[in-house]
Amino acid sequence: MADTAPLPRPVGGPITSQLRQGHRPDYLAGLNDEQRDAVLTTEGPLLVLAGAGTGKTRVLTTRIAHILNERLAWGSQILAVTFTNKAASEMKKRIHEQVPLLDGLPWMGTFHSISARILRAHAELVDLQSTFTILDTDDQIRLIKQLLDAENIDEKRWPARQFAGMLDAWKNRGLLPKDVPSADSAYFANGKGGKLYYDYQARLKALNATDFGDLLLECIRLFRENPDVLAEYHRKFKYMLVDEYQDSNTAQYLWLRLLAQGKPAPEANICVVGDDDQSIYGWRGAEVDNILRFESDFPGAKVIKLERNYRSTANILKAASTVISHNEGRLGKTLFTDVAEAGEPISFTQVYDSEEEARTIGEEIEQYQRAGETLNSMAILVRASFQMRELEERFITLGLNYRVVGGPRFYERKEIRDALAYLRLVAQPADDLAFERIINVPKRGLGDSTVKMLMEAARHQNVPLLAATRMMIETEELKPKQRSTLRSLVSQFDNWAYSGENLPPYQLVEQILEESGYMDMLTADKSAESQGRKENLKELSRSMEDFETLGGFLEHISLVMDRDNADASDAVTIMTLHSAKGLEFNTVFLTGWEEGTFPSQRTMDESGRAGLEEERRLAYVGITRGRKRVRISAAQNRRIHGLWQSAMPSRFIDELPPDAVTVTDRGSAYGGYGYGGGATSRFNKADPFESVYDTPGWQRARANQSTRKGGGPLTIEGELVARSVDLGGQSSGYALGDRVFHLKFGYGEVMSIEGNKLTIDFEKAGTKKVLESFINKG
DNA sequence: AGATGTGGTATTTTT
DNA sequence: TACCACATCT
Repeated sequence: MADTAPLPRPVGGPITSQLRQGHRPDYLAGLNDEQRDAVLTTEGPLLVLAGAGTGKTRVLTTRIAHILNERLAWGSQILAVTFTNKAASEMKKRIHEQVPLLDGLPWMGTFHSISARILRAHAELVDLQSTFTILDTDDQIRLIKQLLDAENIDEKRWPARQFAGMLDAWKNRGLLPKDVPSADSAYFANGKGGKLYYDYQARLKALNATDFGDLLLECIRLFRENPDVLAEYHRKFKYMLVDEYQDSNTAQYLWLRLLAQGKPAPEANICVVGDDDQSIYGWRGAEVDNILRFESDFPGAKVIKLERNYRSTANILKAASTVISHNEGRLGKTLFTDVAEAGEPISFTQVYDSEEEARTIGEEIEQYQRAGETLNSMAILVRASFQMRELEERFITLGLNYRVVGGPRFYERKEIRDALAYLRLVAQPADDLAFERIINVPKRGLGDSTVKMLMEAARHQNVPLLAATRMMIETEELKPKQRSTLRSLVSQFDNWAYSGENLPPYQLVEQILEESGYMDMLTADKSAESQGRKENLKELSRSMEDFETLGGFLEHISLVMDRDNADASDAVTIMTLHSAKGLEFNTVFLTGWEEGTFPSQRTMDESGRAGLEEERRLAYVGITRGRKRVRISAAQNRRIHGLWQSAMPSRFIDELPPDAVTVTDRGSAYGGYGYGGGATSRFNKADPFESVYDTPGWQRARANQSTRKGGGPLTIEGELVARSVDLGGQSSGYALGDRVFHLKFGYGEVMSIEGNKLTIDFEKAGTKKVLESFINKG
């Protein structure tokens, strides 16, 4: 292959001639010593530990540019792997800016997209056809449901979602069906877990499909079972780069190790970049250990730490560093900045409830806006998406322009998935999952019984559903009405298949949506969303204009679920901490810093100390998103799943350095929280609410708080103690018929009691279920 | 086959 | 509380 042809010697050109004369090429000019070292150390294993805002992406792209400019490799001999598509496209963009002329494009993409590319080239070696489809979670769940049904497993007791989660975890760990630990296998559906995995894989093969996990697993299997294929890639990839290495899971690690084995480990030209302090995907199978043990995996690896931060003020860096220093098992980096000014202190505000939190943030945003800052420069980062709604509602009231990042993704919307199912079926008549999805969308009078019949036929004939349908319409088994409906549907698909070969994809989708009656269905739908759905479908067609073939488009969307949100308007961003990684804003609001919400109770319950440390890394990520200003808030009361819950401020607040933080007073009505700071944490005080609160509401709240079991949650010597506001098994202090008072709902009468939850008939608010800790005797 | 009612369940998310 | 998935009814 062309890739292995001898490389030409560097032949002048402005950059290389500069090098030979001892000048630095332009692209090295703006780098600091460590960054330059990372760029120039091209040979041998290299671990770059890059703290937040230390120019990590710049190092990666410059490194690639350097390899190319020095003619150390052809473009196509470089493999650059990222975790997300966004990171991959960012890298591509920057490379093109730095190196306008490329001899073959480097392989830049996510683990999954690169795996898919490799698998398509050798599909037959792993029992697939090169046209295999990639199932997403939705398809996966439906497939599992069918399997559970076939096994007579009660889906209520053993939800398909749960099994999907187990599958995912197994695949993340690189486990094939035969490798699944018996304990894991035994756990699901009375020991059927392992068998289901086998069945599932068999179904995938029958559908000529893979799921996301398989892209990696099958690739690993391909390499292991076909050393000649692996050797081909060893020859091909001379330099490997991996971004966000701390996010890699075991399967990705195995994949990478196989590819890096072309040379003995101490000589492998593999460069991984990451930050153990920003590892926040442990719950999804990421193994921080991968980065922690890189040096032992690749003996002689050089380690370069990037600690000079170009993003945030000294106060922000100090806060971030102090918080993260509470974690153990770090590789140890400390961010610093050259900027002399400390900048604004971090602010911490305690508010009464989430509504006030939203109101406060809204006011502050408007204030900053009046002072000339753009909305684009501000972001609100939440721990979980349920926290977003109240913010949105407030901003709508204020007429404040906002944008939510994350939410339901474009390609996951129902109408888009329906349209894609049509397209998939045209491209891949064997795609049964797509067939099942659209057979009765729009409604055609083809219900369960008809579909069941078709499925039976397909199973007996051992053909895909669409093929079975072709057979069935020639028989008398179906009712005449269904038969004729199916006959015309099949002929429509024949038409579309023809169009597929003769029309550009974007026209094909328009034709399908018209002729299938999908558009008419939306037109007839009077609900508020239908107009938006139509627009989304138009947007889909528009996004297809860039693709020449249907196959190319489908490959793109199955791997790239991101949408390019090129929203030009000025708007505040609302998003989760997770999706904020890699971004930066002048002003960052961090909301919901309450025990239970952040750190999340569930994470701590499920993963204990490790979970808490991951939450703390999330705090670190959040704080380091801010360039100039970080504003943290905590609400005393928050409604979760319809129940009011009260909470203590997050322990992370206590971990902030007091001299870099100011506590903002929300005025006399609510008072400041009385931030103790340092050693004299409020958690050590007998009554954490001893400061002055003079409203009746606060007095009642305090009365409640101080009567709580154990006087409030505590941390005992490294051991996590549940901080639930739940009173647990403690018997209720109330009896049926008691007259009670609730802060929010006023007076009422106790109707029923279940543990610490009371159902109360309020005089004004009607019947509500509330937590005992929120009411007082009336 | 399709519409309406009910109960169970609620993070983080990329591929 | 609010949604979604299923079950029952028509």
